[in-house]
Amino acid sequence: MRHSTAEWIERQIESMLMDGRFPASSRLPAERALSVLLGVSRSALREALQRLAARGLIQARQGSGVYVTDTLHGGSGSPWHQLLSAHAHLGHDMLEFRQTLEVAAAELAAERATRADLARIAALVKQLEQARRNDDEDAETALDVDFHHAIADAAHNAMFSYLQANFVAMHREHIADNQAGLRHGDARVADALWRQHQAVWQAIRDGDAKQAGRRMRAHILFVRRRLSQQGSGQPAAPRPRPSP
Amino acid sequence: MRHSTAEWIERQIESMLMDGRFPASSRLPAERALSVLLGVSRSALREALQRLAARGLIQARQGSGVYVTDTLHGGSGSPWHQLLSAHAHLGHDMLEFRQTLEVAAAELAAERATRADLARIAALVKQLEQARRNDDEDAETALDVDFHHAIADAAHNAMFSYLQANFVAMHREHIADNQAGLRHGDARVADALWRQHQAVWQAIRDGDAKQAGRRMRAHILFVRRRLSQQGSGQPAAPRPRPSP
DNA sequence: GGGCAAAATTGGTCTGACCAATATTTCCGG
DNA sequence: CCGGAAATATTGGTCAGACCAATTTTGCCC
Repeated sequence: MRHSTAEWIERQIESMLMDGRFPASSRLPAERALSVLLGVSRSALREALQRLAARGLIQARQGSGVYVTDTLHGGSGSPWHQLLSAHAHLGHDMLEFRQTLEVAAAELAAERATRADLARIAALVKQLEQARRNDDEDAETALDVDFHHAIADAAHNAMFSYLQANFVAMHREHIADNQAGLRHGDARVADALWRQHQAVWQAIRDGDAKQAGRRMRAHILFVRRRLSQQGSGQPAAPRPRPSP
Repeated sequence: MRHSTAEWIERQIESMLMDGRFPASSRLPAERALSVLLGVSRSALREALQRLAARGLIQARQGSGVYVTDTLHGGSGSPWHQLLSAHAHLGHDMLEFRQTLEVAAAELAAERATRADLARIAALVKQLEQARRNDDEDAETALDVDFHHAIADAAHNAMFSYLQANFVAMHREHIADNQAGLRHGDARVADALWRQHQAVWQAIRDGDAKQAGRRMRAHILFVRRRLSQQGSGQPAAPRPRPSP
């Protein structure tokens, strides 16, 4: 089956987007110029641009030009990127949602972890301890991610694993982009985080779901407070409650 | 920001696709006819069709016509549908995830509901009561959705509202597609659901977060068991737990 | 240097002509 | 009457040009 001219143009432009000539937010040449450059009619070019726009790769502004979105370069083709970018200004709400996720995962992990799960988490805790001893902040951060990931997997619920791998990990990156690391060279903070991880681990190992949930909640609250102190975004919005 | 004509047309056609007039594999009216029908130029119509084609909803064949793919009716037109279909075989895990969401939302709603939130939920509960009295199953189902939605909004967390509106609602539709309604003409089930809704509402009204969470958990568990009895999918997977 | 109006540039829509591919109808022969 | 081929009609695909709406740039004046 032969592809149409519009599809061919789509691919040409896509190549242009991918080879670095047009980074996110940059402006493509004008339609009239582009149609001459590619040797096609402006109509066919417009049709191709509509295709690219429908896929979120570009955005046209009348009187101004056609701009490259951050979709291709930022990978926001996935629903989680879209969700994240749509709510990036709601730092507190997202942290609260993450708390719900991670607390539930810890409770379920305490109930359901297999021997293999427990061995995996134990190994990570051991490595976290070693990294703490070495005051190796980068390793701690990476192992921190792995630790939470292992817990989500130990919950034996595909949704939690999926959300941890996609949403939570992405949100952590998003936060990291906007500030120094959580530990920020502060050994007291790093020590506190380590103790919290250990406490969560012990509750999971002991199969105590309530305790695991409580300790994970305390851990995430600590992180949330820590992030607030660092000015991670707007302060927590006042939470409404009427007098009964 | 005003939407372009092409985008407007896209939406019109999308509506046509969704309201059942054009099932998968059927042929849309010819471009010339459609442009007259919608009162637009053929160029603008073509641009809209290119958008729909780029999203996989339609496919044009020169000399033949424009055909509806199975993408929309298979539901994979939106990222959420993609996520849902990617996990549709994990019915139990998704229900468990939903439980986590809805329990957390109920707790937060109990803490945070404004007077307006409470009035909204109260009105819905009143309508639910009326629907129960009339044994109007369709109304009950619709109000059930609204009730849960109102609770998520009363949590005053944009993430919970968003997930309720997008993910949970879609999941309910997905389940509904595959089986008769939850109530299934069974007044005892409908009565039980009504009582559970009322219990959740009373805890929220009283500002009792723990009770709200507990009652919501009981409600969702009831629903999950009900769905399992109806053969909603694979039975709950055995959940691992090693001996310590 | 700042402000305002005019001109230029940009995307958006329309019209009509024509081309390429397919579907349908018509015609002819057995 | 049936089947096959040719002719015609219908369909999507592309082009060119005109004009409109929105934004940006330029030029002029104070």
